[in-house]
Amino acid sequence: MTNGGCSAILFFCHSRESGNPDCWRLPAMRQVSSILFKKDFVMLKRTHNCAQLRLDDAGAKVTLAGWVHSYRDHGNLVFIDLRDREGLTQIVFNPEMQPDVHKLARTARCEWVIAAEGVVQPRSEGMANPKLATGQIEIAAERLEVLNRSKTPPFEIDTADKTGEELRLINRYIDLRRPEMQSKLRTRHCVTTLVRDFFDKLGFWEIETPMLAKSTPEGARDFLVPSRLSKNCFYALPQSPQLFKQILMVSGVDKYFQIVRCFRDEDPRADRQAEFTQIDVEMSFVDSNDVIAVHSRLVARIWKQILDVDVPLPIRRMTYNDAMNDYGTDRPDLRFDMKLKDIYDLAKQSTFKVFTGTIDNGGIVKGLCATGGEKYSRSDIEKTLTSFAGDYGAKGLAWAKVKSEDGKLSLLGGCAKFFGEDLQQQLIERFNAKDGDLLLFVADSEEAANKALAPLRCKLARDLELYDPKLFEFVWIVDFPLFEWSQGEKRYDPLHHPFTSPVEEDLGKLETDPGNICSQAYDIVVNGSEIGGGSVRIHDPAVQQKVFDLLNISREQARQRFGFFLKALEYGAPPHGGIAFGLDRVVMLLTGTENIRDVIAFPKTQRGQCLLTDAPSEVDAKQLDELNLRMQKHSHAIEQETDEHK
RNA sequence: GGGGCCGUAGCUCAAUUGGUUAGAGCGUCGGACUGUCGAUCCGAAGGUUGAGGGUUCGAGUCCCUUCGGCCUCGCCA
Repeated sequence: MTNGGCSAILFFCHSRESGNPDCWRLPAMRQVSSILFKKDFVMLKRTHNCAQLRLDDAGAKVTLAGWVHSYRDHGNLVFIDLRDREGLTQIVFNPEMQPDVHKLARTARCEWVIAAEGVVQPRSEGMANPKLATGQIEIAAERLEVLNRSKTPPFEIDTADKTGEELRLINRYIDLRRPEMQSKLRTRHCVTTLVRDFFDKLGFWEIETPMLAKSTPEGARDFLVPSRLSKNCFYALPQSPQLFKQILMVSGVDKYFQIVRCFRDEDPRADRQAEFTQIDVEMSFVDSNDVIAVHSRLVARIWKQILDVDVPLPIRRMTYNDAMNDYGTDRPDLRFDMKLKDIYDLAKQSTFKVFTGTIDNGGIVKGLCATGGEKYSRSDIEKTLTSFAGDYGAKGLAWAKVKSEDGKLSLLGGCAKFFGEDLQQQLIERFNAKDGDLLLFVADSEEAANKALAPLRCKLARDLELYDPKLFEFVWIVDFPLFEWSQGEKRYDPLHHPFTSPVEEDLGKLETDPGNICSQAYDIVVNGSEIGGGSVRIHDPAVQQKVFDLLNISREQARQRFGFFLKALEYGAPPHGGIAFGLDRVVMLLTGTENIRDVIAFPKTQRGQCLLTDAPSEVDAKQLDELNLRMQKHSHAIEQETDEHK
């Protein structure tokens, strides 16, 4: 069938079925189409993309296909900027050359899909467009084919960066046409391709692990999938392939990787989706240095190839304790200094009851020196900054400004009056404070003080522009504790996960001093964002059993949940370790976006909905029946029902 | 589960202490135009102010409920 006939049929169906007035508004188009459809057009085959042609191509006959990005109709000349994923090329339609083609071009509208054949011609003096890679040339159209028309898009492609995200998600196919979004999709593709190549060259095998997996109630909430064949039983979607990849090591796979979807049914955030992708890796016969070395190279390769940024190797390391003491977090942003300082000893001597009272109750006083923080007014500090710290649990924020008087630094305002001359000088010295700085303190438990000061430090640095936002500062955080004591649950919790190995010299402490065991875990952090983490695993079933004991997982529970895994360890498990990177976060950093939805083609909202497809949705009673499931009445409905009974 | 911000034309926004017929730019549609590239010029259409209720002579504006989006605390081994 000729394309003309095909287009005509599509046109007809479209108009009839939609009933939308938009479809009936184009008498000119119909008239012209019917003329052209009489000609026996075959579909024009694309010869180049829309970013390819240059002055050197002048004189060539080419065919381009794509979307009408914009059109400029001068009555005589018509210009169409044709867009595909590679770029834009201007096509010019001249009525003196091909009257019919020109006439058809006048009917084209934004986002129509067209193919045009013509001759590449240089643009004459002063008419080149320096904003376009192809701006030196244009296509003088000789043939034009409308491959498909488009309704007026719900938002303009050019200004979509200002359009509400909700609308962009509903019409994701339009949104993804935008060059910004295509560039992010491309970057993501480049990263995954590079990762596969990197691991392949090193002898890693990519192996898929099940999506329908066993639920393990530890950690995040599982997404559950009811089983039809096993009534009343459920699969869980994997939170990570952790145990499978370890079992692959027992299987002798030696080096495994996978770019794998993971699921955690927790509330999303700007940098978190319930469904996300990991670069998952496991290696046999390695120690933590081996894993760190390989993945330092991977990270350096990615940053070099995608951004042309050199990551100097080796990437520096920092112990967990140093990170917590100096930055209040295990994922410090090292683009700026501004370390936190404990001022317990000085605060104790002050006359400030908030400080001395906290210390008497076993707390600490910790603070930081905001370089150039004098630009914050008293009200900024006591309202904005204090409420910011309050969001992270701080009960208050004490402050003092650093001022130079007669060449001598002293503290002014806020809590300065509670510190004598000598104490003030010691404070200034401890923070190495300068004229115009602002000291901020939190008095609380060490944990609470860190929790508030760490985000405050980042906010201040951002506000005060203390770093180059284009910079990347990588760091490996090492020497994590194996456990942390959970006050609420009155038991030890694994800081990483329960399969992380202690350092060998601390094995004895499993019996005597579990709180002070150092693990063989490592996290890689960039600019305050944790992009990956892993550990050397326990490969001795006896040690693994001991860890379960300490985590208050009974033998019976351990057998039920992890029995298959403990059994595997008994059949010759090699020493092994691995890591997982958050692909989404890596791509966020590479593309400079703060929004994880921007690096996922079809993301979900904060309520876990896909606005494009409207998932999740209700299902048929029959489907539930087959799964042996019944809906519970919503509390809402129950209340209403009771009301009606009254 | 808690806190905050937001919802007005297809899009982005405006609308004085609650006061006439809810405006503008872009887009759309029609017309004009020989080189534009955010084309230009002329004209037109386009609104259940997210939804529901209340207060009031009068509600986009105030109150309550609800729906949706974003940010965030908790949560995320």
